[in-house]
Amino acid sequence: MPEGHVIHRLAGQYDVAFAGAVVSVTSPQGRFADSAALLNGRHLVDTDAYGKHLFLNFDDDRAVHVHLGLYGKVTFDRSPAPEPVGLVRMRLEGSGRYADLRGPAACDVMSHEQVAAVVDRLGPDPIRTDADSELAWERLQTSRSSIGSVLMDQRTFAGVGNIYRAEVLFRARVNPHREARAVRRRTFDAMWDDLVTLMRVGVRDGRIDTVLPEHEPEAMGRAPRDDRHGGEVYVYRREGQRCFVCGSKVRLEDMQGRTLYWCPRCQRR
DNA sequence: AGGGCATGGGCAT
DNA sequence: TGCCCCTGCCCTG
Repeated sequence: MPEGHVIHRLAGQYDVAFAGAVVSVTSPQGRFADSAALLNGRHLVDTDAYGKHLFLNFDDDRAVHVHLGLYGKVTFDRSPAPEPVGLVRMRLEGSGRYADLRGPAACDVMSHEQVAAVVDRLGPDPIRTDADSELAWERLQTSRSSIGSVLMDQRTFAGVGNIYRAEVLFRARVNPHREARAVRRRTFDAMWDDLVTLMRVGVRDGRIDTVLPEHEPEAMGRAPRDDRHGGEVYVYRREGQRCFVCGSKVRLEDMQGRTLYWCPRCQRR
């Protein structure tokens, strides 16, 4: 489930497990072998998360930059680490624990200057306390795209993915096709505040929950769902099912190559 | 066994 | 706007 909340959670887990420790770094799969050899036995100082990018900061101006993409996963467990199962790109081990990274879109070593360049390309991240939402608002003003597209643009909202995009639009009752620059300030503020709340809850719980108490399964006489992404949501992957609020059928469509879910009645133009 | 699909994004065109 | 990459799971046959 790699939207921003997962990355921030991982940063915390890597930090708890390894910060301040000397760690062994290996690449059982081999694709990160040269870099692993470079870092092996060094000190992991701390970690950072910005949008969907994770940084493991080692001493001597070296950081591991990880982007999970669609499939990347990390598992943590106590040492001793067993023989790697599947394709493990990077294994860290130290302080009685190990962490295996599988399937990332990116895993490479960077200088802090290179890290800064990556971060510079990102918009404000609602999970970070140093985020400046004004920068996202300014981007909306100069955009020619729909609000549905802009919410997925990492230069505008870092860390927002397809689930938070769909859910925050639904909760604000905003039609995904509305021009981004036509969104009112009050509506933008409400969506930003909602992202801050929802994504931080996501970091805390390790899942995405967006449904208000009055619409929860128990309140509605429905059975709780157990979907692949873990949480309870209004529209994401609920195409063809009834909207919890108005009873209309949730719609699915392709928006610039990504699947968009929305309620045509609650989110009228 | 094999195809399609997924919470993402970089690159060529 | 497509095409491609990362991997695993679920569906079909």
